[in-house]
Amino acid sequence: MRVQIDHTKNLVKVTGIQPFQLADTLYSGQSFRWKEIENGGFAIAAGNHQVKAWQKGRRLELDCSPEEARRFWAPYFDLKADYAELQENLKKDDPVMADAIAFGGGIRIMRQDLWETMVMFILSQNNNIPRIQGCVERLAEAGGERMSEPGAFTFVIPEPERLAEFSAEEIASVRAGYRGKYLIGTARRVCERGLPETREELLACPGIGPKVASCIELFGRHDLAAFPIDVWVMRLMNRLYGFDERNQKGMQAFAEARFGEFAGLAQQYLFYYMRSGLTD
DNA sequence: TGCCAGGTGATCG
DNA sequence: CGATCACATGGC
Repeated sequence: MRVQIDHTKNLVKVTGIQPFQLADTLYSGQSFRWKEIENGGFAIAAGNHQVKAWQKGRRLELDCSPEEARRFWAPYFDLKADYAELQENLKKDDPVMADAIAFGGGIRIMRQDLWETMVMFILSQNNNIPRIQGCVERLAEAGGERMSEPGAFTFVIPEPERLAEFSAEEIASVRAGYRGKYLIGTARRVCERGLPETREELLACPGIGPKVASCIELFGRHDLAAFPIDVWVMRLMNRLYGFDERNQKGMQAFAEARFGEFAGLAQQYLFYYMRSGLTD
């Protein structure tokens, strides 16, 4: 089935996208720039783009032009990829994964901007999702450019050049706690050396350790092999696959051996399934 | 009040 | 290396 984009009135209707669940994709913690709006919809911001989106059954409705839907949002939600086929391979001989996909098989890995992903996941460490979202919005308000089109979001996440020059007052207004100095330190490093191109360069940024680096690889460069291990994944690997909770090396090796180049997609299904509480 | 939140960095042995 | 602890902020 091919992705099809039709235009009626002020709405773009995207069909041929299954399996896709907008809500599960957003709730799965890949991006922190979205909010719930009327009629079960979502407002979503990415770079200097924003859209309102509703899912009606197997159809996705967007309040943007067909050009914007085709050029930006369909690729952003990775709608072209055949997730059904990926899922068949992941589920093979793995009943745990089959359950996770039965629960959250509509999740797709969004194609997010590298710099914005770095910022969001530096903020994510030892933090909770509502507060991460609040920090991202305050950061945009403190130093971001105005969005070129008005909407639910007014400001873009600041570029590294701007963030590198944040005053003490500006970074304090973000209320990011000790993560504020990581943001500025990473921005300065990016200004001097360019965006990180390897895992090593990611890990050299202040505030980016193994877990955040993996999230950035997975969500910010769409490297589906990256397998972030956080407290939920450790809990899951312990309960569902029998690993010792501290044996991260073993978990990494297991994920690579079993899920290979799509380990990160497997991680998202497992993470979302575990977070749902269904596994208790 | 005290604990927890999609961890990291510094500092031990 | 592997374990331990501080780190800002806010919600429950």
